[in-house]
Amino acid sequence: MRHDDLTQIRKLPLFSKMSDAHFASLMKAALFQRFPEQVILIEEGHRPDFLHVVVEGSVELFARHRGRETTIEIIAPVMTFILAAVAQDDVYLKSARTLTPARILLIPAQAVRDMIGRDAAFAHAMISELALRYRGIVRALKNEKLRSGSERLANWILRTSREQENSNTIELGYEKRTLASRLGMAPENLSRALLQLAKHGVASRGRKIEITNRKALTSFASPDPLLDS
Amino acid sequence: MRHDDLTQIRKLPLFSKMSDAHFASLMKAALFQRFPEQVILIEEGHRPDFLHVVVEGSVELFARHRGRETTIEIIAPVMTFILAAVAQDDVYLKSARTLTPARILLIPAQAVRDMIGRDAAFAHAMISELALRYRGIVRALKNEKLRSGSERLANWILRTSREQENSNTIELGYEKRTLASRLGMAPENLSRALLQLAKHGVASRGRKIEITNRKALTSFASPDPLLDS
DNA sequence: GTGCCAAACTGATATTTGTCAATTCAAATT
DNA sequence: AATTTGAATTGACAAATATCAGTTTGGCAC
Repeated sequence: MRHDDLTQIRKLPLFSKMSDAHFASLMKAALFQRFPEQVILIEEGHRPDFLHVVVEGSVELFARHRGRETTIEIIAPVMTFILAAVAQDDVYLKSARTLTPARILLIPAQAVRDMIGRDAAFAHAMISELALRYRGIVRALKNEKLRSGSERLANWILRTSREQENSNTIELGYEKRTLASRLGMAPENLSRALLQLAKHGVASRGRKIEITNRKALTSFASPDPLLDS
Repeated sequence: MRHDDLTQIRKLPLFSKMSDAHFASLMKAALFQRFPEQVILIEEGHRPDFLHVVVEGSVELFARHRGRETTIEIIAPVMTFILAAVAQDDVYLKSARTLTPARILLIPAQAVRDMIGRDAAFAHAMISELALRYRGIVRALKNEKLRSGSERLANWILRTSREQENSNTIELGYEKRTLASRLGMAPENLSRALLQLAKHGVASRGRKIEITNRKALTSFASPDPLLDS
């Protein structure tokens, strides 16, 4: 693990306020691992052993039920995941797999729970992080229930562009089918939705999606801070 | 406010572990109010003033977007709501209205946030509560993305029955349209879904829903602890 | 470059879900 | 008991989404 990685992890809201000694103790207990792409990191229904921190690469959180599968979210560096299961010491509700080769820090779940009792600043950061995540999922649920597939796609494009300094070109870091699942639609319908968005300022070639008319796209998408992050 | 109400609130996981003095201080700052039915308690986009605790009656949490409206959850006594917005001191993502006449305790948001720093047991209870709620919404999202409308209805019937000591008769405490919105479907489709479930051990007359063949219903519903609470 | 393979796209069709209109029903009031 | 009123239901239809099959495309190995 590089020194630079450690600095970035330390800067995460979850860890930034705790004492140096406590942070060092967590890191000492942690494992740092590399994984190839398409490796299952977590299986829903299992008990949590580690809090995961993606340092490099991307991770898909998904769930299965009766042969169907859906993507819940896609985790980009540097970010923790499955915090709630660790906090509650209860089974995972989501599975996780790497979408790309990834470097991941594994902090023993028990160490995290112990730290809640030892470091008040960490406990407060946990509250803040869980509340933030809760609100993220509420937005995702509203997005799912209140918008059509093409609307979700349009807003996803705008948000992703924003996350990349408002670049008009988005390079998809994974397969389109994964995006389709994330957006709650069949891969075929993602194709058609992209075709439909051509009328609203979006061009798509291969893994590149380009915003050609941001005003038109925004008008079609109706972004809303209460639905989009 | 009755003494009995106070006892019940004190027993909530969120408040049960904190010191008597701190609990008393929260309650002293709180207001207790009665509301008629169909009163808007909270509007999405506003800043949180109070943590709400439903003591009697039921409250619908819903959200709007571009003329559409959907129910997120229905809160029954005794339960808190909009905890995450209070914790983060950020705008509500949901609106709330009473479905029945209700008695509600209003705890000033600032007092709740202050208490996090003063009472470690309360801070820990907040972590636990937020993690639990987070997992609840993840289940709701999975339920929405992985099941059809009738499947959601079938599982809702089973879960509600379980919450009422496995009674085979469920008395709906609110309008069917509210249930339809909660289940993410049009009221007309709820009617049709109920008709369809007649083939799977469900009878429905007015506001009563009866399970006539639990085995058949369970087989159709495929309940799953990773999707249903 | 050529060939190969999986992913993506396209068209046809089925299924699910939503919408609109008309009717029935049920609860509440008089 | 009759009346009233809004909710619920039903039927017809429209729109959205899923599924299946066949075709094209883009990236990768050789």
